[in-house]
Amino acid sequence: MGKLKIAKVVLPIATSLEFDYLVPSGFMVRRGTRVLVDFHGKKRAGIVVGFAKKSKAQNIKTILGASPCLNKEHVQFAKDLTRIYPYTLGEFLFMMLPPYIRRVKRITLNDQRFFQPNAQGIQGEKKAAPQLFFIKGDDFRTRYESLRIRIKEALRDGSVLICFPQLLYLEVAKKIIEKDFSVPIAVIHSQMNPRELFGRWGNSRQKSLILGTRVSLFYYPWDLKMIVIDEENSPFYFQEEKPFYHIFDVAHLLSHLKGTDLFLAGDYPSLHSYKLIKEKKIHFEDRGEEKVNIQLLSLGQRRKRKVLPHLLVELLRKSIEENKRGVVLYNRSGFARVLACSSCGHMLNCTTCSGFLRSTLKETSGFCPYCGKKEPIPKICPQCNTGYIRSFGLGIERVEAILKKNFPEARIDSWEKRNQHSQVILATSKILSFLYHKELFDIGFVLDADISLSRPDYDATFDTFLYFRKLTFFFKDRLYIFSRNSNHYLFQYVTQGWENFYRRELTLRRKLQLPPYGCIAKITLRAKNQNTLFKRSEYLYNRLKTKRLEVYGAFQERPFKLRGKFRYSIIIKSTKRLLLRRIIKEEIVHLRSSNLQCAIAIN
DNA sequence: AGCACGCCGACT
DNA sequence: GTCGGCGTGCTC
Repeated sequence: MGKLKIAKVVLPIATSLEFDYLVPSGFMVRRGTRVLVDFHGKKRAGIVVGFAKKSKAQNIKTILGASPCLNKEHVQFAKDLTRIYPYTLGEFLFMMLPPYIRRVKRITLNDQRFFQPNAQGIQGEKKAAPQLFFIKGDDFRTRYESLRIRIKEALRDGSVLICFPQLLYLEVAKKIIEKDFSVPIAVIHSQMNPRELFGRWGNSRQKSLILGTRVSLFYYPWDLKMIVIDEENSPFYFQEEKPFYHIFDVAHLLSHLKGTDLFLAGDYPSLHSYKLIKEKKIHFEDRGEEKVNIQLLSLGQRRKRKVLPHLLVELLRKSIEENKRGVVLYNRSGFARVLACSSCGHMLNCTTCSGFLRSTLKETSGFCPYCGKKEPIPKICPQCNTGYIRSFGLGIERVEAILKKNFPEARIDSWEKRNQHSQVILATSKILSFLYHKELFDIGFVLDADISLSRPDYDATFDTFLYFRKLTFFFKDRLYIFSRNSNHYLFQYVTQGWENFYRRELTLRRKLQLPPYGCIAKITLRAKNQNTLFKRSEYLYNRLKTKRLEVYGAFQERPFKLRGKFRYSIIIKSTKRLLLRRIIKEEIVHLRSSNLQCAIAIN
């Protein structure tokens, strides 16, 4: 081995520059080693990403300390990520370190416990082409039945990583899995305290079964043999805030880098995955049962006086008489949608968002549905000083109150207060976070179908299909869907075999060149100052326009103001996903400014 | 990312 | 006249 004197070091900052530092003799420094350096007169932690014999920089400083933590494969993984996302090598490498050791002081340098050997494959040796699978099953238990043997096999000579979209699922899944394996199970997510996360990261550096949320992919151990993404269609797998990424891209890169198989699993595939299944790029295993117990109830035009459909009340009466357990679904929190002056019509606003305040029964203050902030409700209108403030519109609590009036004898509870004796339960769509709990009820009633369908978004129909189908897993007898919109094509398909709908949706999307065929990106800029925001949005729009892309915007986001910041979005459409990603990567650099932030979604 | 430097507007 | 916002450049 030739003696290399200079190490190329990256830091978690928005520059693609690699900084040169002298390696003192006696220091164990390789690619992926965490080093302590003097940067800009301050001690900072950096990661070594390469070596050089000489440097162009004039005043090279010396590495002050070194400790093992990542290997050269992690560096390669981060490099792969920088090719598709607008962040730097340093930023990605630091995502692979638990926050506890991202800072200088925390750990004694030269701790050998976290040494990651470079993966077995000898340079130049071809790794087996990784296989892609989709396991379709109604619940995690069913899917796990299919995965268990493969997990066991993979654990014989390495580690397995299973990702879940939500925190709530992790403990449920752990209970199902843990008795089957003797290796330590590490549960990893970003909500736990840094000390604990650091401990679990340290204990899962090899020969482990890791259960985690999307962040756990970045903490993969060197001997990783298998990756599983459960509930693959979940929107929680998108991260739009910096650093934005989609778990499928990250898992796909990692599986190719390591030559490990990637298993997607879920009750229904995403449209992207379905397209790949049809193209035979994903091995498909169907363990779904597909008994669809949905019934559409068509409502006529809105009657002035009735808030809840007469038919709902009748069906509930029957359900209560037969002592069945019913769930009424309406996806609007609180009691009333708006608080307004009965005299001048002025509506109470959140002080930091452009949304209207909602009220609750429990509290005298109102709350903002966007930021959650509580605000006092004045008795008299602050605008005209004469009218009283009253609540208008329907929230889930008002639905509950109305039903209680209709059925004074029945046990009616909110989702949070439900118990064994509840005959009618009121829930919002957050019921879907309980899919893994396998809690069963008899009958469901969906009141918010039209709200869900009317979202101005090309995904609205598909999302609503999934919403209905996922809801059916909660009900033994039937799911009733109320709609004034029963001519919508979704309702022809929602009771049929799932593939009919998927095929129809794919045909439509191919025609319109929408995802998964075309690619759509949305960049949302936000800033406190409306003027600078507008200027910058315009600037970005014009820059994108010159790239021969379909660019739309800038639109005001809803809500326009969120937590004190105004928001504009720009939508970009292109048939070439890679080109679009590259352009976004280039353009985001130009936006660099301390008073402007951006969120990105690419589909 | 920080931090310094340098440019313009709106104030005691 | 200067205080202070923010665009720009640099960090081995």
